[in-house]
Amino acid sequence: MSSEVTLKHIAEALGVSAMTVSRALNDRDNVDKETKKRIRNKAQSMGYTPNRVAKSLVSRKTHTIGVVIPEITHAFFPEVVRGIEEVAYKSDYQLFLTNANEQFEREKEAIETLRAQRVDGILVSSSLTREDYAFYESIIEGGAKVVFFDRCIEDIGASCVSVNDRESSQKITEHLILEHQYSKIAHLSGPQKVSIGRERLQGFLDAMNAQDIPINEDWIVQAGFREDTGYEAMWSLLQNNAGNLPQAVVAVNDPTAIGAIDAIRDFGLSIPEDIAIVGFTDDIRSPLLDPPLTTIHQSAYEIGEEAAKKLIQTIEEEDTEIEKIEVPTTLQIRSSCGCSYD
Amino acid sequence: MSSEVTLKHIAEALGVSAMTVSRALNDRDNVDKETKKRIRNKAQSMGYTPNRVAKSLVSRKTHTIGVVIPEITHAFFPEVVRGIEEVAYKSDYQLFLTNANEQFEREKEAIETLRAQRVDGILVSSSLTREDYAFYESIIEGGAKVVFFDRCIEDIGASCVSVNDRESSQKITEHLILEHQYSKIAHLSGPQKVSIGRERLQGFLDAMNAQDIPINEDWIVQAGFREDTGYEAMWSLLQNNAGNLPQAVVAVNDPTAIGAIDAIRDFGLSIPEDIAIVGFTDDIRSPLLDPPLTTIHQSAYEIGEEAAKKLIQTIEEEDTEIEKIEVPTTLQIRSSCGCSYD
DNA sequence: ACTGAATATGTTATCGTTAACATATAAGAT
DNA sequence: ATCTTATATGTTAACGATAACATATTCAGT
Repeated sequence: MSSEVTLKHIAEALGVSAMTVSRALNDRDNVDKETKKRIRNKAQSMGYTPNRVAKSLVSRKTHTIGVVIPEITHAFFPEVVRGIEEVAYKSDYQLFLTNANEQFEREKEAIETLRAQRVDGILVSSSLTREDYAFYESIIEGGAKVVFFDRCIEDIGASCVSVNDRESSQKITEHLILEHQYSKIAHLSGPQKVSIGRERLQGFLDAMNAQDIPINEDWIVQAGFREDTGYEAMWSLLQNNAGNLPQAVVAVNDPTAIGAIDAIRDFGLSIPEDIAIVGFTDDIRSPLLDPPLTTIHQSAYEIGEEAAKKLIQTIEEEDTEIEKIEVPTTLQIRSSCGCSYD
Repeated sequence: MSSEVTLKHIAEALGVSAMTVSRALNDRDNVDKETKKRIRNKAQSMGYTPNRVAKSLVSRKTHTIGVVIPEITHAFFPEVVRGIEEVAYKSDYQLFLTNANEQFEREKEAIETLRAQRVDGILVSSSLTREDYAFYESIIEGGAKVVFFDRCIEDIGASCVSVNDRESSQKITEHLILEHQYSKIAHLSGPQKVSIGRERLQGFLDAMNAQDIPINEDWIVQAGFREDTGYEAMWSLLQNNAGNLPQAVVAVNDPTAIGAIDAIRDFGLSIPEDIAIVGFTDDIRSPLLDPPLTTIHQSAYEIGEEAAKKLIQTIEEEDTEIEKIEVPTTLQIRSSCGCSYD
């Protein structure tokens, strides 16, 4: 990519100094109107494009934001990215997108690279599953501007945008208890190192406790976030509890629920008659499933918007407060929970 | 983002020159082993991150690729991006992602910005209509490395990666004719300004002509690319041809087909008994539809991979050939065409 | 012991832009 | 006519890394 035309070239062509050209093109006022016009015309005709690399070297700002997502195929993250994109575009920031593919090693590398690129800030939805905050602690300590979204790492000095996972999880669990009188409820939980894994489990427990329902530890199984891990977790739950099956399952997210649905079917049971199930996320496929999946609808776009706004604020203003921003959810009732829906 | 530690800092801390530090960290061989070790340890302990901005200024390479997509919500593009990401990651390139939101003005701006960022190359799926080459011609003329994907602009000196739309469209139409003996076939076409709209219509016509089936102009209706436009187009087709309905419909893409299915149902007809329908794209929802949609499966991931490979090759090697790369499609038979499928 | 090569290090200039300071010219005030 | 002040422009250095060239030091070969 070689635009090649530099300030110097323009300066030489017009017999002025590079500085004057710089001033003219940046529309400073202490440049003669005539000269300014001449310079700008020349710049135009020579096809000048300012070199942001050089500019960044001087200003120590790149006007770029790094985005690290753990996954790009399922609809949620692209939608978040769209929200980020929109806000970034309006504030004239460019986006560096990196997909960590659910591997923390890649996430780390991505962030190293982004820092080497001197992005002004980073938006992360972490794939971290181990107890290893050290990496984030050190980069935040080192002055990096970071805002987490959806999958947050808390109490390490960074803001975070997500839905109120705990409350939403409680809400959907209570729907099962109060509307359908289920009391034997299982939970396919996410990794406990990831905030949404913990929060959603907590919400589930809150609902059970609030309704005085005893909790069966055997029915709380660690599933990942994906379809295949959901299938496996559900399958082992069914196997290990053959004599005492739950009436309903709360899955940590929709892909997990989708996998679980297959497992339940393969086990020879029907949904929601034998086992009801609910998810979380409202995946684009969820209304089309058989039966359509009852889930928590979260506005991915809005999460993206809020995260980008907060990050840009953190970049541009001194001493911005560290916040935990919650984007509201809605309960999306369909029929996998036992409700009728069309 | 301030890593702050520079070569100079390390140099001062150790009483050597910055150049020696640079050499040591880049693992050049003419540096004393002991010194190298000392320098590397120090760099590590001081938390040094090389500044790519400065590096780029010297090398005139940024090791970044700009990606411009017209849309990010539709599952297709995120999947393409994943393919690009994977190849870029392996070759150690970073991605600048921009979403033009189907607006050519934004696409242009995005590209200007990417060039100012001095990306090494750009991957574009254009929202541009055919009439307006000039912009791309001039930047390609100016030495920009560009590879188009999916929505291509041809014959302007850039490579292009896409699916063989025309042939694939013919293939799926012929499936309706040869396997199901339909002869009364309608086409919900895409906008004729967009290459895939034109190509797919052509493929449809090719199939009809090859099998000597007369074409009924009333059954060729312009639909957009979206669900809502698909619904409208199908609805008006049904209304306007109430006395003489087609037996089957070829839709320009899956969202259009999804809209059309609703329209057919709302009109009181059943699928595929009264009217069969096929799509193009293989949307993530298509196997879940009722009935599951027969369509053309295009490997978005592979399109991304090929495009990224070609671009990196164009960047790194002199005089790479300009190619039109076609990624094969497969006919994804389900039951909306009248086949049985489970 | 002396030359030539190899090894290890330092110095200077450069990439393109801009901040900070310096200078020249014109216009206004006394 | 001289001194300010404002306006317009130029010069230098810096951002951080590195290529190109320069200089020490060591060591083998004769």
